[in-house]
Amino acid sequence: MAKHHVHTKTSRDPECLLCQALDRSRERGLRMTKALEDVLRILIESNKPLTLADIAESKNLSSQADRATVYRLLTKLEKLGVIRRLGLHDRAAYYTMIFPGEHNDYLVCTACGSIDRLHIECPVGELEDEIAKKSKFTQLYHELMFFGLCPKCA
Amino acid sequence: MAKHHVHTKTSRDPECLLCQALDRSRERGLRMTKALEDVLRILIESNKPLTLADIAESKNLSSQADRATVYRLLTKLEKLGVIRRLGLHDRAAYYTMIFPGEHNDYLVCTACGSIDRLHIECPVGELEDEIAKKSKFTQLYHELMFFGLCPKCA
DNA sequence: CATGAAATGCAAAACAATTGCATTAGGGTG
DNA sequence: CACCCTAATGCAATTGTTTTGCATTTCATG
Repeated sequence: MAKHHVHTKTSRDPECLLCQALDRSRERGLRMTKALEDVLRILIESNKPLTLADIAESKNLSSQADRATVYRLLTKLEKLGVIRRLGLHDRAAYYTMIFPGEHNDYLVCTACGSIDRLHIECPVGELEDEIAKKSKFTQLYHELMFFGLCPKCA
Repeated sequence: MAKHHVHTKTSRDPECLLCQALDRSRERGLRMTKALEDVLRILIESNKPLTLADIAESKNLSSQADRATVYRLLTKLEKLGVIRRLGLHDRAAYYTMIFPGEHNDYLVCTACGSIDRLHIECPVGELEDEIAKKSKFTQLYHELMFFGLCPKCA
């Protein structure tokens, strides 16, 4: 997704992840702004969860967006279910796209902080249903994180 | 563990979790101080992970320990592998005892922040071995967290 | 019980998240 | 296309924790 078609209200490629995300955002009441497009694009292009600082300082912001703006967008997008906020190992919150039907687990180095998405079959799905029933919790989801020392840091 | 025997260098009950934790701490070079005993006792008696603030402001501190002191103790204990720091859903870090041979998963309400330990058979153990091999990570462990809305907040 | 290292308390600094407010800019309407 | 209302934005200030510096106290050991 290096070079990319223009995203206006009327220009939509159903195959384009950014278009999908923009549509989902608009359906839920967000306006189509430059900053929104930037934030979504950055999250889509990233192969790992990003912090607020990562995004606000990204070179991929077409026009520099203020931290507060990015913060408010991330907050809204999370509430709307477009992105997810993860609590990892350090103090900062990490954000990642929710791609419909996709679930991700992560491998984090506790020394250098590197984050990798794991491409595994997550065995927690059934358990989740069971827990939902027992606990009466709704809107249940889970995070599975593996922590350890990566080869470089060992 | 309401009332409790005195914990000195020479008074040890092998059944007592606090004694065990103190021993583990001493073996790893920590001095036996009032604050250390307090922090360990509070963590042992808690049935859920606690924040720095929870501990520093706990009524169970025999003598008020400074935040910085508690912070440094928690940091050391984590490095020494006596306690574990969890990244949950809000900004603060949560700490919990590591009881040898025990593994815990958590159920967190994203609205009110309540945290419950889950007493389930965690299906991730085998997966962990597999990931350790593939990734070459060492000292691997995992956190499995379920998030959702509790019945009160739904 | 003297001594050196570790631990502590207090205050300040560092950091990331969050909010208030005045201004700007989508986007729906006439 | 001009207009209006409201959402979005930028900037600055606030909050809520975590983290560090330093002088003092306390532990553990010989």
